[in-house]
Amino acid sequence: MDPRQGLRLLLPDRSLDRDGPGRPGPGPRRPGGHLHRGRRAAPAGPHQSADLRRADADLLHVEGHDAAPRRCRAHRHAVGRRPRPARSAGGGHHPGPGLAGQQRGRRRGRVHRGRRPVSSGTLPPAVPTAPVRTRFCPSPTGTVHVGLMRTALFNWAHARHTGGTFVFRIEDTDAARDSEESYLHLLDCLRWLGLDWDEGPEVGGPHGPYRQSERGEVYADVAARLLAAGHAYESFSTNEEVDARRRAAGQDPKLGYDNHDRFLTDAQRAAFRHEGRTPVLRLRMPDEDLAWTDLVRGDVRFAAGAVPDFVLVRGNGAPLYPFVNPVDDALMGITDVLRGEDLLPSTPRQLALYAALAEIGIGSGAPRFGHLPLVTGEGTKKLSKRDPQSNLDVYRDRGFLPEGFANYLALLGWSIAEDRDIFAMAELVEAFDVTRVSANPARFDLKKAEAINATHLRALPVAEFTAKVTPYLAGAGLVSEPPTPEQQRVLAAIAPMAQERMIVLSEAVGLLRFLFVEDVEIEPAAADKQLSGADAAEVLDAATVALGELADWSTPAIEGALKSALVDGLGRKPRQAFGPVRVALSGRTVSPPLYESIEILGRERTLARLAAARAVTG
RNA sequence: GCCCCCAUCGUCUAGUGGUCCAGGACGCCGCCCUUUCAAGGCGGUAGCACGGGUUCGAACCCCGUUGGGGGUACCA
Repeated sequence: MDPRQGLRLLLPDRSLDRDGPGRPGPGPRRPGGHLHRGRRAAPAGPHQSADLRRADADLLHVEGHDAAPRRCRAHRHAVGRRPRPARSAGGGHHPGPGLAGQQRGRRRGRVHRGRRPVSSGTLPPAVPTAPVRTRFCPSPTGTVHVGLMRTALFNWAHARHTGGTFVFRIEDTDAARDSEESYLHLLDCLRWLGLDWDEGPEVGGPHGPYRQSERGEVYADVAARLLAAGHAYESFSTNEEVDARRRAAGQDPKLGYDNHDRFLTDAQRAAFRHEGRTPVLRLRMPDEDLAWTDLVRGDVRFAAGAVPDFVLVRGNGAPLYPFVNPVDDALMGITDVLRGEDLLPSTPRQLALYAALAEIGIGSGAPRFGHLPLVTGEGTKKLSKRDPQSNLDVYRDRGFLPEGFANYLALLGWSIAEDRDIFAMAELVEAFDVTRVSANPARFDLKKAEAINATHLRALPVAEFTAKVTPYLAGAGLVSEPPTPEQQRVLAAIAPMAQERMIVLSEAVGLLRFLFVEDVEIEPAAADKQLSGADAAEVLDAATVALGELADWSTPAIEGALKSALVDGLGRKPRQAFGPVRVALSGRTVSPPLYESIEILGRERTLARLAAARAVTG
């Protein structure tokens, strides 16, 4: 391993210089990383001694718990977190290597003191190394869930913050539900949010392919080796049989599979086959507690025997998620798994699998886990994929800014500081610390998301705002693409005023339509409110006269003329004076500032609309 | 049922034994500004689930209760 690698980690994270908001660059490249990767390279040829592997694993897990620049903070956590001893009894241990400190009952993982020394003569000094490798591994089924993107964002931020690597992998093992369209959409969404990946689809990398549908041989090979090594076994029981056995034993059938087929004889297996049965492959769960120190939850423990042997491969040979996910993580050298809390109960199974894999020479044991809080909807329940509010497209289409939406997403379980919640992607990267992620479920609050986005929208340079708004106007047929010089002029004039009264980009269509059409359509409600009655007619007539005579068509002159005609001349309160005019010109009760709008609109259209509105008043 | 996770304003959170009669943000309410709507400024409303314990001292540590949630597939 390259000693410079350790040095690198002591230096400030350079990625910030390059990763401006919204345009993050590729992750930092470390010369040492390749070396490291190379040694743990797939497909798991046991071309290194078990000792070396084990030592490597220790290094990964003991030293990898933190990167040097964050030592102080991590230390603070280590001392400060409330101790939380495991709930269940039993002295079991972690199946994989790297459990130093696990029994110490620290909350928030990071245990640095009292680490056991790395005792290997063949490895470099014990400088914190093992660069973080996180991954995002969605399955391309249907819409993209905002909670899913929060998970992606946190994995990305964790990798970027630590100068690690962000891997993108597609878990398309369910042919019935996956689609190419969803796959492409996923890539698009990730890019839209500003999350770039260092390895994965369309980017490549040393551990490819990154789509599980293309990795069938890998899984078949691993499954065969697990079977040969005795970690997995063929199971012929049907659900009905398991059920019946549970009932016969006076147990709740909901307990699930009973490990009945663990020790079938060759003859029994042959007999089942003869019946025409095809076996599933199950992992033999260890007879020990399964525990880990969760990056966001502290110690979590499942009692031995609580988790039955689970299915790795279907009867038809198709590998299942609980199998392929850890296999790929191991093969791809993933060090940190940040995922939703809904997956927490499956962690013991994964732990057992990682251990079995390590024993047959694949990977180096379990990664660190951090289980992120669930994102809930209106009530207290997990935001359903069926709920329209969960669909990222809804927010994209409405014209949320990527940086605004990412900002809000980051707030779902994390906070940057005590008195601040507006920040850019680069600031998120700089400050993100996964151990400071909250364990509480987080409600998706549209109002707050909008408020955050509005702040980002207002902060945009006007030119950028204009450029972002233009496609929405073009999409509504209000301007051509690109806008004509005249449209450009109008846009430039109105943009600053539009910018500060919008929440999302799509609102520009309704707000600015009146400036880009010949005749305005007056909203019925607006007409009811402002154009009914003789008063409105009087106001419109006076405005028509005042503006018709106006020599200098400028905002100040328009203001002067209107005020003297309506407020002074008619004695109207400003509210009553300008309401009908506003509706006549914009068709709505809400518009950009009136005088400026009139100037932009021009004399001809202004007078025509006053006349049209006058006709409506009757 | 069983296993696991969680518990501070309506919502998201800060809080790591004294500096907290608990801070920020969104929302809501009021005022100012004002040609509408916003924006902006100022102010206000509202919370440590409960019971024990440890301690000189508990939002914070421990135990329990209650409540909420997740999981419990040959889905992912």
